[in-house]
Amino acid sequence: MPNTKLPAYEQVKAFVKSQITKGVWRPGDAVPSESALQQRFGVSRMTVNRAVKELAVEGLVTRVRGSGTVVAQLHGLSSTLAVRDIHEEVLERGHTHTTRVLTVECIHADAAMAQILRLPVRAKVFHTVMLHYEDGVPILFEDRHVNPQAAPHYLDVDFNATTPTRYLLEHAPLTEAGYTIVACLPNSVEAKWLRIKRSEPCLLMTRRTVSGLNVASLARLLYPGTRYRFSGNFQL
Amino acid sequence: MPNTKLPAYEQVKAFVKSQITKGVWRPGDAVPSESALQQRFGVSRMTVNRAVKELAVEGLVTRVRGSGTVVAQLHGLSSTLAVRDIHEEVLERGHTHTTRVLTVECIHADAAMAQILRLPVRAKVFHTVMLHYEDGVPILFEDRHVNPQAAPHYLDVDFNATTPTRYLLEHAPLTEAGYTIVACLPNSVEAKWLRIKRSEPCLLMTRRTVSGLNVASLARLLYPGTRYRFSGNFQL
DNA sequence: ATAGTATAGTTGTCTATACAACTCGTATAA
DNA sequence: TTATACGAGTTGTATAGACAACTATACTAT
Repeated sequence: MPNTKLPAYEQVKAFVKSQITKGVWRPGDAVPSESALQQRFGVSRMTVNRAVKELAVEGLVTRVRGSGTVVAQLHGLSSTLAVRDIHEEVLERGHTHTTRVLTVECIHADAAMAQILRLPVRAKVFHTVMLHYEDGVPILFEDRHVNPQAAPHYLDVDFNATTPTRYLLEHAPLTEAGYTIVACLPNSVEAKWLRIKRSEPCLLMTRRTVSGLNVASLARLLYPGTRYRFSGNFQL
Repeated sequence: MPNTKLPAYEQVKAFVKSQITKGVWRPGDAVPSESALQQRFGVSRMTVNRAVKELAVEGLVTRVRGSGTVVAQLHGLSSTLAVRDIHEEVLERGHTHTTRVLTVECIHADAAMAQILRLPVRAKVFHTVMLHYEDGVPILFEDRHVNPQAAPHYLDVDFNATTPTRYLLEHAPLTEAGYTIVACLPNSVEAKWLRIKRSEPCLLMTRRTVSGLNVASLARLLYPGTRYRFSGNFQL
């Protein structure tokens, strides 16, 4: 029991939300104005304003100054896809997480990599390749390029003690990130390390992180299709 | 230029945010109390409260009543993956969207489907299979089961005029949804309709939508890996 | 030393009021 | 008919004040 005594603004939110989810107010319908709700619940306008404003943030209603509030068109719904440190993720499943570092080096950027990291061509770039295991089974082939300006001591890190994702999150304050997910087949090297056939489809997530003015890193994360899935859900 | 005159609460937000993204205040550090920020900016406490509260909603800070506000641990970051009607999506790219309906039928649910849709075994279930084309090229094989209780007239819909996703969003108020994304290979039927080889990897999104007390539909959406990708980004 | 008690500081909620900014329909003037 | 002006209604922002709920610390009595 939630204390049986919700704050006033939560009661207003719950009322509006129920009218929408029950289908009484349909997309495009007008929601009562703040002054109407104020009288109905006997609370101040600021309280009603808070309630409806939060519903707008959640995407349930659309507000237009001067015009009014309407139930939002649910033409799309967005769900959250968590982008997390694989170490914590595996531990949460109650399994053990181990890694195997394949490559730690400093290379010169080719044209494509230089452009992505916003560096001059042939600039120095850190490069690591490693495998992640869940209970001894390989689940992720990680190929990562890191901008030295964003994490100068990246190559000194002991990747048996911490993951690249975690180290970068802690040492390069994150300001922006983007990713794409595609389906593909592994090349022979990747297939060998992941212990799968070359014909087994994989999920490839390419993730780019930005820290301040620097593009901090570009990660290529390859997951065997049979051992990994992305999932998410949406409520309300 | 954003009018050069931001609201007061936005200025407070911008200040706190910049201290965090610049790394001046690091995760775990205390953020000045509301009264301190109030004096620094010469605004009322409610205004500061709004600013910091919104930052808490955005996940940048953590607030504890009685104790104070600290910079949040950015142990993970979540991005939004848009789940949208494919018709609008294709149009937004400036392309044409067409469909081809392969199957429209009413069947009896087997044990697995009955459990997913929370119906008795052998209950009637609507079943549609269709292809979506972008500029004439097949990009999506859609296999969908619909709960008749949630959308009794689903079989009467003209799917050349509207998509199943749109129809269901409009006729079964959405309260919950979940999805998973995996990589897989198409079977022979799917490969034929999508005009791809059986060895070409695909993205398979399985989406389940809930409307009120009913599980409204279970969709199996198969995208050719070379013609489709999921992407998203995160800022701040 | 330990347990309980006061106290200062912090965030959460709520009120009553005010003005600004905007929309939209209606009335008025050209 | 067309354009302009006005006004009622709505949301956005901001203030000053108040009390409640909670935390952490210092102090006190046992």
